[in-house]
Amino acid sequence: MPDEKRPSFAGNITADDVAAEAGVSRWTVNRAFRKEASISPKSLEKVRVAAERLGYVPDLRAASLSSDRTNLVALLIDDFANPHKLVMMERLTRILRREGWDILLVNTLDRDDAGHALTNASQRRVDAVILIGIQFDDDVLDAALHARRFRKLIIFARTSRNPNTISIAVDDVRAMKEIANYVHERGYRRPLFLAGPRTSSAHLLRKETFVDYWREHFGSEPETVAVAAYDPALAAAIVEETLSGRAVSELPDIVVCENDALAIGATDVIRHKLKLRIPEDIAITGFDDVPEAESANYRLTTYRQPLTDMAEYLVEVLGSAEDRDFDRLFSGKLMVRDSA
Amino acid sequence: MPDEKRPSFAGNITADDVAAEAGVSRWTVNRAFRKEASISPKSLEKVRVAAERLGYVPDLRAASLSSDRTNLVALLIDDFANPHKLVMMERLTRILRREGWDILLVNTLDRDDAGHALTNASQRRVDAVILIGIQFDDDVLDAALHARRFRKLIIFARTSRNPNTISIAVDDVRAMKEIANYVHERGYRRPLFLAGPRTSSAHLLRKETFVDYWREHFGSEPETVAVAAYDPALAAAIVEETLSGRAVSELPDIVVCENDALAIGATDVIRHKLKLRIPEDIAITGFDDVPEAESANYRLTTYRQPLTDMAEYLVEVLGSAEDRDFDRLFSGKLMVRDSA
DNA sequence: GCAATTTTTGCTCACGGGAGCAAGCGCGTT
DNA sequence: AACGCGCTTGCTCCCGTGAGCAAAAATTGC
Repeated sequence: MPDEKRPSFAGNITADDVAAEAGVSRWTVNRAFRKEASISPKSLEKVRVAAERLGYVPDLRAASLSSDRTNLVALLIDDFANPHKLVMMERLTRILRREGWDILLVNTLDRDDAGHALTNASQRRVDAVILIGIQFDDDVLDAALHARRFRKLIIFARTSRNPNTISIAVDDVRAMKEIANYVHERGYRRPLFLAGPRTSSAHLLRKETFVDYWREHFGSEPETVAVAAYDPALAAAIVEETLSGRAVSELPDIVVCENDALAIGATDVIRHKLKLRIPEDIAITGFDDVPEAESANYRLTTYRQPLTDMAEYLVEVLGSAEDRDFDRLFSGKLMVRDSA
Repeated sequence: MPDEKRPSFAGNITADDVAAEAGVSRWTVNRAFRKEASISPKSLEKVRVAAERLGYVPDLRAASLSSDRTNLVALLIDDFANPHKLVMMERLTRILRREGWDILLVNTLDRDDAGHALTNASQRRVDAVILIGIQFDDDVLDAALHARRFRKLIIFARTSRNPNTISIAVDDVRAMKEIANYVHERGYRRPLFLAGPRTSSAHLLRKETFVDYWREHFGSEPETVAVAAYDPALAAAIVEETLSGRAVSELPDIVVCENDALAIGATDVIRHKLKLRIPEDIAITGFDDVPEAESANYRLTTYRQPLTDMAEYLVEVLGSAEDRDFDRLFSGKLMVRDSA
């Protein structure tokens, strides 16, 4: 039993224990685990050996209590039906962790729940809150900001007009103009715009931009339909309901989708329910460039958000102590594939 | 300026401030936020009003420091290319949060990183660690258990032979026997088993079960191929490499996939590269029942894991103070659709 | 070799709340 | 009116670390 002298649950090993083992003071032990602290090489080594033997790691709760920094950010998410969420989470968690940030993940069930989620995060004293959901409207944001519980409230991959909020997003207007222009130049003339749910804050300007473009260039209003969530299954149901039974001449020649989740649902229904070909009968465009978009099945023409750049800017913002306007728009890239 | 008397960042409002405002002692304020504490209705009301005015919420870091419970669990994940991960995360986060657990999300980059991820979690003094990744082999688990830093180490949706670990998973043997039996009875005779990466711990017994079944019933070894990750794109590449150029008589009549991620990749490549029909030319089965499996595009015959039941059992385990064997296997349901 | 620095170390106090104890209070009983 | 009981309340001590200061030790210059 080589482990006999070790306690059965090492969670309660403290710096004092290590100090006794190493023959130094408790504060020297703490310093050994703080990189900016000054400590002699041989104390450091003694502490390391003792800590290793006892299985000690510093308690970040206590550290944050006195330093007033938790190195923890809350990530509030909803809209789990959208496959792009998985990509965003992967990118954010990877880059945040690389830079030393831990993540508190909160699944925000609905609009009412958002307030609770924010309270929850504030009880953990997170250094910042990142919203990548859709159910955060102005009421919720105002409530959070009114309570002044967060140093930084960051809206990721979505713009916000709220001045106390930091928005890191792709330039929707520019991106959608590029898509609209592509659609135009490829000769499509009867577009259907498939939009997602409308939220009062955290706007996407995609639909407005596309409609404006079309009106400006053709003097006509394109048809638009809204889906209640970014869910391929819901999108499929709405598209089927909208298009089935129409004469060929009444069908759109392209479905411009607010994002890939909708585009995937639209593709499936057009192929398998309406029995039409893509892009020959109806073309499709998306937005986000989720992994599925590149698959042999979808070959979706879409717009890639520079998620890595955005996430890296995010950690830069998190690390900054200044109090300036951090809002920033990024440009992505139109990925032309076979669907349009 | 109605807010003038409020500080600009309310994170530092403490129970003392509320106590002064409410005219009670600090401990009465704390009690007002602890449900099992005894406090008179009128003190409670005074405290609530004062707390509301100041924007106070208790600091869980401090609370956990003295109570020795964080109400925080770490969720270690990798394998983000697998769409099933999104479903699991949604289910776990929703149910854990409903029961009062917060979640520390850690993206485990690779095998070497798993150790760091565990250390990280232990520094936050999480009450438990949940692994839903694939890159946790016995070395990593042994290291974590050896350090004895966690009260509970739970492997979710995957079995483990490690006795110090709690495994909450679907009964792979039973499930795969059901699939194999279905494949058999539907008359398929030339199966190709598409397997995922082999890990030393956190085993799936799917491939072994299928191979055993086939050997037992037909005396022959079915063909098997392994993919390095549960990634549809990788699966597509491997299937294409394996099957392209084969004579029709040499093609499998069904591809039995270890999970839906692989099945999706296989479907795409069979349809769009090999130009074959599903299920007429080659049938397909999956495992997990991801949302895509139900779409008009895939109509995938697959096995649904009872994720909600599993997650609810998980919170039961988390809440239990006993020290017994919590391992449990669940049974799911074969979802017969059009792909096989 | 000695004084002047510089680095290292130990210490006090603080972070914000929980456990548990003892005093205070209200109230019914004798 | 005195007593006993139970609920509230305030208090001391403690959780495990960081900031910042003063003492101690190591290093430098001459």
